[in-house]
Amino acid sequence: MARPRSAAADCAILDATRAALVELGWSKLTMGDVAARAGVAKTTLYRRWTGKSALVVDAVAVLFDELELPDRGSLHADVEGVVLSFAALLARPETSTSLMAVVAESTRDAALRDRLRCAVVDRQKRLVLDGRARAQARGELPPDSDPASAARQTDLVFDLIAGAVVHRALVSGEPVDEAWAAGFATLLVAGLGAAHPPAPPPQPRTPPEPC
Amino acid sequence: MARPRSAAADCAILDATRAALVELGWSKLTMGDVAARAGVAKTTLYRRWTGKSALVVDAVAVLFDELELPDRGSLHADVEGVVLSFAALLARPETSTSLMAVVAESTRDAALRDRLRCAVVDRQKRLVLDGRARAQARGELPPDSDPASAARQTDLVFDLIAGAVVHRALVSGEPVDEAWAAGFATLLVAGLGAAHPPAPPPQPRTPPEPC
DNA sequence: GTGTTACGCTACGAGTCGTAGCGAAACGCT
DNA sequence: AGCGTTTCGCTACGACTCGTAGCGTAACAC
Repeated sequence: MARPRSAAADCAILDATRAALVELGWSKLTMGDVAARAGVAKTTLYRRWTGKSALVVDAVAVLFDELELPDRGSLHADVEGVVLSFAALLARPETSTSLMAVVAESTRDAALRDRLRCAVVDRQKRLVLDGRARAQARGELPPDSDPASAARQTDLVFDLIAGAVVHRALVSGEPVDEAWAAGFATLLVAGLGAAHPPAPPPQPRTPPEPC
Repeated sequence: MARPRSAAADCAILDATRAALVELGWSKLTMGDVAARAGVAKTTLYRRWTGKSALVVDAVAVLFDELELPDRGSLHADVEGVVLSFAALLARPETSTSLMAVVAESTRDAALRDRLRCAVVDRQKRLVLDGRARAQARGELPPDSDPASAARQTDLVFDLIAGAVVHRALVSGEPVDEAWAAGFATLLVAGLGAAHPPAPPPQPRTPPEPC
């Protein structure tokens, strides 16, 4: 019933944030700088976001939506594909720097952690769900025995893939190339194939823990 | 041939850094605060470290040395053990926050990246090397075919374990408990057992790439 | 048109940064 | 003991960023 917030300004601010991240990195990025690049007042930024972390989460979240999982004909090939495209995404300076910095901040800020999870993490689990369903349709993986264990394994595979790629690229600092992706996929596919058929033997207690 | 730097001051500074990290976290940690806690002048800090990141790397590096790999009788149990002790280390507020923040900074600072690698990353590969040698002695894993592929697989396993645990704990934000560790170990051991015996089939090109 | 709201602008106190300059104290060496 | 060298504590400094407040103006819905 009055003037609405400018969607164009939102877009300009997020673009400016990404551009500033590429040039300056996380630590030298300032709110005033982003405001100047976007052609808005600094106060406008603080009217919409609580601080640098929240702004960067929104600016970077959309980049993760470009990840896709084309059907490459086998589970092994699908894993290779997602590893390489995730690595390509992490190779861009604005994603790697800001993702790690936001994760660091989120260890002390519950609101930021929730925002990060629903804007980035949970949305990418679809890739694992897709790949898993596809492999089951091909007969490469057995169908779900029960929903709880299916969810558990989906989470496990997600943390495995994303964690390993991030660690290789950003912590170990070595390239995620085709050779590495092939070795990783071989290991993962073999593990899934061998570990699944019998119900996982040594898992004594597992509270349902629905999300 | 003159006054040496006080080792006691070094120790007091690093202790103060860890204490400040616990209380304040990474973003609110200031050099002046650390200096005050340690009972030293701020200039002394800048005489020994270039900035906050370098200081925190040194302060946190020693915490990772507490990781050990007692022989639990099987590869599966050894993996479970290292996963849980690494998770316990990451549960401490000073490690999780600062590790991620330093990794974020290191994506833009080559000197910091080197420092991080040799102070933290490379020193922990010993755990994988130990566990691997032990499993080979037990006959759970085949002996090394050639040194290059052995090194490649060591790196892969290292990134897999460390990456998955970090991702689960800090990004997904879910607990690394015994059930998860058991599921992870089952998958990893199965993958290693199945993928290894025949030379990895779909690895077309693999430049030697010695480190 | 009119009312409501977002926006741009300026200014502000508080806090941090990293450095410079100084005198004093601590240590190795002879 | 005496000397030379280096570290250390202290103070002060300009530059910068932060996050907020206040105000007048412009844009939009009704």
